[in-house]
Formats: sequence, structure tokens, C-alpha cells
Amino acid sequence: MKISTKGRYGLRAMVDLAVNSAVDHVALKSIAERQGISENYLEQVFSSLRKASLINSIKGAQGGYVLAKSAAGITVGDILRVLEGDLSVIDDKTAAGEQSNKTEACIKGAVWDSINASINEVVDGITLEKLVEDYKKMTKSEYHMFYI
Amino acid sequence: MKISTKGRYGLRAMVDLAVNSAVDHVALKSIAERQGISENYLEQVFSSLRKASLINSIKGAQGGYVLAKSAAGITVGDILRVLEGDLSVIDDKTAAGEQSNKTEACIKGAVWDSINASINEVVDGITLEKLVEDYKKMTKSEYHMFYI
DNA sequence: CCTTTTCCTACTAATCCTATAGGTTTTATT
DNA sequence: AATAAAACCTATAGGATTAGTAGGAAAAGG
Repeated sequence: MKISTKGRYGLRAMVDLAVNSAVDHVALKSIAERQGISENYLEQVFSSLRKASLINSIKGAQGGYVLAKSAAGITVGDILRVLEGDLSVIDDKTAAGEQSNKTEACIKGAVWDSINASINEVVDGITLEKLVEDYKKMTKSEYHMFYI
Repeated sequence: MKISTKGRYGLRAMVDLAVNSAVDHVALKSIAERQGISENYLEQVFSSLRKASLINSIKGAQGGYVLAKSAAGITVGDILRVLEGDLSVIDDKTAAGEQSNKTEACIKGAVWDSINASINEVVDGITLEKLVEDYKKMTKSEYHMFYI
């Protein structure tokens, strides 16, 4: 029932990228440093995100990454599904295999399907843009707290 | 992001127990047979459920298990928390360790906390009694479909 | 007693997670 | 053209977790 580091790091990196790639593309190294994530490991995460067309890469020296579309058009669900696989609490194969059991079938209908639906509703309702706004508010308010 | 066999088997076994212990207590062996679960493995599951006071045991020959309280007083959340640990998608230690990271802190507030809340809302809103009713309806309707 | 059943603990094979390591290719800059 | 910076790719490995297996100890009914 846990989200792995791939999902957590990936989401953080996407927020970081959205915040920092507003002007220009961003090298993975700088994201890894800011977020305290191993460069090699983050590469694997970005590889998945790129193949899923959530980010684009510019190769070669002075290359880097940018969002493939606007932050408003990318949801947390889009990101997590790429990195965690589908977000249902029971995987489809297991469900299909045990569907012949009446007890399991009835639990699936009442419990698993409801949990899945509610998780998807949450993650599909939060855009990267929203997270960027939250982040900016947070850093802005800390600035005031410090200087006033 | 998956619920393990402990949670799935445990929930099935609890529904089975609720259905079959209405009259008398039930031997683990019979539940294991009906549900197609290894007896030894189900023992470990029941050990946890007993220690959490969700079921009571009668030791010795002709012994067995019964629900510790009415099916209406036991929720899916009660059962899953015993068998899966807490149902949050990020465990507390991880969250605390990375809380100093501003990006992570803002993701936690907007994403992880929301997912956790929605999962808990679902599982705490479904009682074992509800599942038993569903199960009975299901078997009843199959009976009609077959004979009419 | 003897059998049934709960209760307890140790072990293991397999899988998944979390990286690490090191190389290849592409491209801007000098 | 050479160099360096960066993306891109693949293999491997240690550790943790999962999903069970195995076998015996203790309790209680007949």
C-alpha cells in the first residue's frame, strides 16, 4: 500500500522541473542536486517520463529537460501511473484469477473498486500547475516570515 | 500500491466467518477449505486478527473462531489496518525524513494527505455486515437465476 | 488417553525495490 | 577537430518484503 521512491522522486522532480523550466530547459543534474536524489537513479525515472511523453529532452552539451506540455495539462495521476503502474490496489490478474470466488467478487465490487475510484479521483484532480502554485506560495510566505 | 494477500485473504476469511459463525463457532480448517487458502498461512492471519480483538478463539478439539463483536461494529478499515499496517501511501518515517524538502512538504499536503484521507473514508465506511449482506444477495440471486 | 484444534516460531524461495556502475551517443562550445 | 557536457542505455547487486511451508507445543472435548 505504499508509493515507491520512483513515484515520490518523480513527482518531486516534475514539480522542480515545472518551477525551473519556465524560462529555459533544465539539466537533470541540477534537479538531482536540488532534490537530493542520485543522478543515475533519477535518469531512470526521467527515462520513463520521457517515453510517456510527459517531458521532452534536449540532448548534448547544455541539453536538459522541459515539460512536454503545460503544467495545467499534466495531472498527478498522469505522473504516478507512469512510475507506479496502474494505481489500483489489486492488480488485474489477481482479480481475474480470484473472481470465481464469490466472496472475493463481492469484496471487489464493494471495496477494491471503491478504493480505486477514490484514489483516481484525487490524483486526476490535482494538476502539476496546482502544485507549482502551492510551492510558490510556500516559499513566498517563508520569505516574508524571515524578513518582516 | 497493492494490498497484499494478508489483507485480501483476511478480508475474505472475515466475511466467511461472519456468514458461517452466525450459529456456532467455525474451525479455521473449514474457512481455509472454502476459500482455497493454505491452513498454515491463514493461521498467521487469524493470529493477527485475534490479537487485535476482532475475533475470539475457542481452543482445543471442536474449537474454532467467532467474531469478537457484531459484524455491524467491524469495518473493512479495522481489518485492513491490522493486516496491512496503516493505510497511508507514504509511511510516517519517510514523510518525516523528507519533510525538510519544501517540494515534498507541499506534495504531502496536496497529494499524499488527500489520498490517505479518501482511502480511509472508503474503508471506514464499509462494515462487515454490509459485505455479508452483499454476499447473501449474490448467492440468493444466483439461486433464482438457476432455478427459475 | 487420543484426537482435534488453536497457537507459536523458524525457515526459505521468490520477487521487488533501490539504487550503483559504467559505458554510448549526441551536440554546443572552444 | 577536439573537448566537455549532457542525455541515453543496460547490467548487476544488496536488501527488504512477500508469500508461503514446516513442524511442533499446548489446550480441551470425547
